[in-house]
Amino acid sequence: MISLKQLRHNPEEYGDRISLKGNDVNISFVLTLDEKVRSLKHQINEIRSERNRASEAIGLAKQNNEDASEAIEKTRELGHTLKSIEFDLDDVELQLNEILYTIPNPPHDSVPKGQNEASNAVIREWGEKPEFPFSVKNHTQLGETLHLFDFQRGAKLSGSGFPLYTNKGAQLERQLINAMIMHHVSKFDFMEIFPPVLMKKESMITTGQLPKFEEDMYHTEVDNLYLAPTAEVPVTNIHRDEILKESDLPIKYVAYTPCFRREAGSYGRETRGLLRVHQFNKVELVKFTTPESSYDELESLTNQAESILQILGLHYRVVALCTGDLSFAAAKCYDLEIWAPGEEKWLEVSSCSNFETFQARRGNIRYRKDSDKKIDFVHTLNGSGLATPRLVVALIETYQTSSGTIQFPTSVADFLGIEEIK
RNA sequence: GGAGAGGUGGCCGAGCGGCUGAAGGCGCUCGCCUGCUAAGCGAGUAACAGGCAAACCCUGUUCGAGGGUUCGAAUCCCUCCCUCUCCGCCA
Repeated sequence: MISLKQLRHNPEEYGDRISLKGNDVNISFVLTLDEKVRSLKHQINEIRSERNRASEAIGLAKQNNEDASEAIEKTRELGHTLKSIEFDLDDVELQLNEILYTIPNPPHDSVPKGQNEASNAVIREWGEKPEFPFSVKNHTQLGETLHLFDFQRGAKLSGSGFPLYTNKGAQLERQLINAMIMHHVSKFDFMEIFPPVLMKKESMITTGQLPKFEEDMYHTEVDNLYLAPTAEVPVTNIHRDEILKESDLPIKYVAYTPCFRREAGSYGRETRGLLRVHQFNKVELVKFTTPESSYDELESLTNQAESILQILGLHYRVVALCTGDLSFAAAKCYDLEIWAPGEEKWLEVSSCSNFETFQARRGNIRYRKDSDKKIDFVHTLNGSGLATPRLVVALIETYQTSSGTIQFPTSVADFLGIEEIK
């Protein structure tokens, strides 16, 4: 949610910044509604004030056994007027909120400008593309001969896009999740969280999935709950409607959850094997910070996610998303992409974003400053650390051998607790 | 799923139609006092919206949520949500 107050005072600037995301927002209509809301509220305020004074007088008169019927009648009429204005206000406020919840977070100044992913900027690259003296297999071929996944049976259980991990594939998945969590807890002092994944509507609104992206979410009809598409949803909502202490910031959480995405409208794109699935596993990092420190925290968050890739020895690059490629709620975002030699593609395994106050406003997540005791919205950030499916793709493709087995170097084997898969 | 009890400030807890944004206590902040600490004494201690992108101040709203009754609701009525206890079921 953007700040109405700021919008009111810088409408042109705000409109320009929002349009960088490729969204057209009718700012003047929003301001008209805002003006209406404030004028109606003002009227209501005045009438209530009058009614309160009158009611007080009635109370006093009754105590003194005086006749107050005339005042009662007058006050009753005030009540009727009030009801009708309140009715109008509800209507206008609803309209205003409906629009406000669909306005994206404007990008930060440092974000490269552009309309689509072609304008994204590669910030840095780590490692090199591995060379193979034999013809490489891709992850589905490796998975088939080594019995790591069973996509046919996964589809039998749940439909396409629901991978069934088997044998060493299942073990690799589990070890990866555990190793990554332990890394973030012990090396970076993040607190481990194991949250529920069925979410109330309010929780989905906080982080920005609703109301705009309803069709991308799995929803349970009877209980009206949504399956979280990322641990960002439960973990960010931990502090919904709370006032945090500045001295407790930054708050740093790491959580593993399965993630559920309908991926509506993306059929046919990268759907092979593990590249794009409806259910996957992800270890997520979430931070609550002050506004002053959030961009430093974004850099360290990104570095922290990268540290896993360095341990795993995977060739990767850090990409700053351009304004047009940024997600709805983000003000700035770095994607981590790893090289998959069998697929011969860069695969996104992490998005590290600063949402500034956008989610905090929606979820009413605030902090009290040490200096002047004033209350303000926190900045929220999150980043994958990391999502497993594409990570597994790059891992097995990178460490495949000419005989079709997988051999991890010692450092990687130490981290995973698995030396080879054959 | 069935029966009962309950949801009031940061926390505990009183109030059950008007003088209650809310007694009392705990905690916290500031001051006084005091060899030090503790104790004691005094004062202060919600959020949000608008007036008004500021301070003081003023007005309004908020006692789980939403509706209703009433001139007036924390208090009465209805619906829903949540917590606890017991029973049933169950990994």
